Amino acid sequence: MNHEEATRRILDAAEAEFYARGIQAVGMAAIRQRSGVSLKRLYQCFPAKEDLVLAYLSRRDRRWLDSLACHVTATATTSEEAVLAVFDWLHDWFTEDGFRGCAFINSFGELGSTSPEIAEAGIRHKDRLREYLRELVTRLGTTDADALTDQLFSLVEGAIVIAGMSGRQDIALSSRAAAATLLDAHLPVR
Amino acid sequence: MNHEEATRRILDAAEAEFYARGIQAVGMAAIRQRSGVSLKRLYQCFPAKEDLVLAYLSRRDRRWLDSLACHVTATATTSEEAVLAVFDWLHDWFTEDGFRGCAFINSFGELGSTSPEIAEAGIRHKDRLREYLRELVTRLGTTDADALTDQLFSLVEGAIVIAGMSGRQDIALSSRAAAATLLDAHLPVR
DNA sequence: ACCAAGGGAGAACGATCGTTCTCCCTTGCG
DNA sequence: CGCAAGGGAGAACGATCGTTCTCCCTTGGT
Repeated sequence: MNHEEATRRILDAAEAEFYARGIQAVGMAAIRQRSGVSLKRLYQCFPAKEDLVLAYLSRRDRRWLDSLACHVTATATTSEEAVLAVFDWLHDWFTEDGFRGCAFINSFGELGSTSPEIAEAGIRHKDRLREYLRELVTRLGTTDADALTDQLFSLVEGAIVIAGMSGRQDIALSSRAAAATLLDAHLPVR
Repeated sequence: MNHEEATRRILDAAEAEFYARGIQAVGMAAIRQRSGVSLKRLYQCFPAKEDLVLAYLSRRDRRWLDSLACHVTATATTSEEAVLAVFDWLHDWFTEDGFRGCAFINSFGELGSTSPEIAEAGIRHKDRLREYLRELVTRLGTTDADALTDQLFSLVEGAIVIAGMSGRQDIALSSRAAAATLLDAHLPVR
């Protein structure tokens, strides 16, 4: 097993364990066991646990946003549909097995006050999500793109939190309906 | 110092420390130091750390919702204003010194997967908040109160998360504007 | 066959933390 | 004044965990 594959297996194990049980609840021994990579190699790939956590968050950030963007471009034909497709994707996510809320919100709550770098990773993820929403809103051609972006952003984050804590998957549909209403209000002449 | 005052001082110290730094980052020694209550008395009042955490969350739940409800009844004269006043109160909260997001979301992210009772406390808090919103919506006299409630609930939670992570206090105003749009859509004939 | 290099398994170390225990002092009552 | 009860300060204990170290085995080159 070469360095690259060891890194991949460690990250896979870290993502599964950290996301399911929380970062502080998972010891390096658990990651060693699940990944099948020895402790020595583990520390060669990631000199400290925090490095592993940051790599886990970084990879998840990229994959999560890619998955969202892929779904939107694959299913939406108009710019309004693109915005609404975000909420359909959220609903799919909420119904996945093992869904436990947003990894970044959870990490932020757990370690944001202890580790500035983990806090930063969470903020960066949310910034990138907002930026993506902003892009979708721009295509609508409204005059107040920033205002609408923040309103949609708020609906998205709210749905994620509510689904994550209360398990209410249907909140994606309620938020989608709210988004549709906001779109109607911001695009009166269609 | 009697038992009652010791309990209050412990809870005050716990709330300040847990909210500011996270639960796992705060040791019992820090709470002892800040409260001025000896370790022995501390364990007489709360036999285990988890008991203290649950008491902290319970008191905060009550106070937080009371503060919100007080502000709403004190400032709103119509039922529409009452709904919008929720977001004004959020804005006040976001601008407070030491604001660090929702204590329940943070605790849930930190210990929700480890302690079912802490997870439950977070869920209960969010349920109570939704129930309060539902009450405000009911007074509007709309036909689809549950749908509107969930839409507002999503906006509220989203604002809390965004303000908590990114420090964007203005998100309360964006969410308020979104709420106003939703109210208009659900109450077309005024 | 021999040796050096590196990797695996897990023990060891040091720090932290929740919880309990020890020791001493105060205090209120006879 | 004597003493029992209780409380304060903090040491002690046991568990956990991140990180390092030790020991042994494999392996590839000569």
